[in-house]
Amino acid sequence: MTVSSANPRTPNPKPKAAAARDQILTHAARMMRARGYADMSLRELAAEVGMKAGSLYYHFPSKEALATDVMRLGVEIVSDAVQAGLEDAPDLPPRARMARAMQIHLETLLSASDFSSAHIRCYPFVPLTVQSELKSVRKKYDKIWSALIEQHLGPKATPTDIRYLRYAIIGALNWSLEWFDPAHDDAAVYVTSVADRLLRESP
Amino acid sequence: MTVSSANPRTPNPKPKAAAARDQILTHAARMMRARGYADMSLRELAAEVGMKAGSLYYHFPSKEALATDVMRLGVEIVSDAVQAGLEDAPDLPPRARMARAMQIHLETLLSASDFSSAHIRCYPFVPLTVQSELKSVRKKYDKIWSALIEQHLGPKATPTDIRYLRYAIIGALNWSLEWFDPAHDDAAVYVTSVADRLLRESP
DNA sequence: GTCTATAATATGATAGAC
DNA sequence: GTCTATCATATTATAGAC
Repeated sequence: MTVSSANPRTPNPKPKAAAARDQILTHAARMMRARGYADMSLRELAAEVGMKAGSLYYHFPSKEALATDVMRLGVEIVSDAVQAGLEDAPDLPPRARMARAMQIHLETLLSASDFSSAHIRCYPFVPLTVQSELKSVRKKYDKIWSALIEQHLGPKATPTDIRYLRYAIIGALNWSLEWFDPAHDDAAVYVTSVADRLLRESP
Repeated sequence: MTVSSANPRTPNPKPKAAAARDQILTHAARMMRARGYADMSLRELAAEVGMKAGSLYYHFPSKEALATDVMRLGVEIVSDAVQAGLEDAPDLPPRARMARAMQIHLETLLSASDFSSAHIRCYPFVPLTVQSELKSVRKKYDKIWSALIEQHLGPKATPTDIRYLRYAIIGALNWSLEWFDPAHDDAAVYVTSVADRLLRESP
């Protein structure tokens, strides 16, 4: 699956443009993740995909627009994977649904890692216009989790209970980007250990 | 307390230089936190503290050295606070020591926030030379937590158990930088809710 | 679709006056 | 300690040829 086929905002693009666009997005994600938004150089990015800097502007109107698309994909890929994973197993009890969502979130994060990392790491530093454009996808993904947690905690849970558990889970999972090493770590083991602790019933 | 008085590497500095140095560090921390390392402009930074760009080089040999000092303070302030807090209460049982450490970590993070945020947010993007210089302070702080967790989990815990619980705790706490709003959130409430879940005995 | 050439501007760092 | 002036170099973005 190409990255632009995952983006419904680009219907029926000409094949060659689509392929070049994908290449740009892929390399941009890698570069943003590694060096940050400000230090992503369009000259270097163009060189990596075999073109000159000016040619990028045929595919994206600005650096901000390119970054927006990279970061939007970073959320959408994870969000869509989690949603699909939950729909594939509709009869699980709430706690198992949460564990499954955590598993998919972490695995998608660590495999589609450049896009998601770029989002998570760069969001605080990206121009306000970019942050604004990302607000709706971010909110959509938050709502998936809030709904899951509400089911899990039951009717006596306050909105703050729900928010705080969501932050703890997402924080514990996203922080893996700073330490996870595929050679030594196992995503399933980590997720199990976190889920065992964070999802147990209150005392 | 001035930031440079907290830095034992600068003994007996001339008062005027020390004051200017502190101002530079404080504003640099604010700017790095908000805009990232690459986008921190030395010209703007100098203007904020009322000098010209060239004058900064009397106090710091390079942008990298300045960033290193900001980020080092970011860890040291938290690390020293946690260590002191544990030494002040030597007789607490392991679980209470952990909860206390979490509390101090979060509160220090959220109050000395610019230095710590600059560290947490910018570390992935900072030049390798800067990352190298920070490795020892980071390791020192990690060891405090590993020791605490080893006591808490008991002798049957593997090194992986210890590492993963450390990552989950630090991740859940550090992520607060991205959502905590002093007007609506209470650090003590969040820390209690996280500690209640993450520190319970295994089933 | 991609190129060349360039505009307009910002950057970190240094040298030397004061 | 701070300033001025400057070097060398990077940046995003645009216009127009092909």
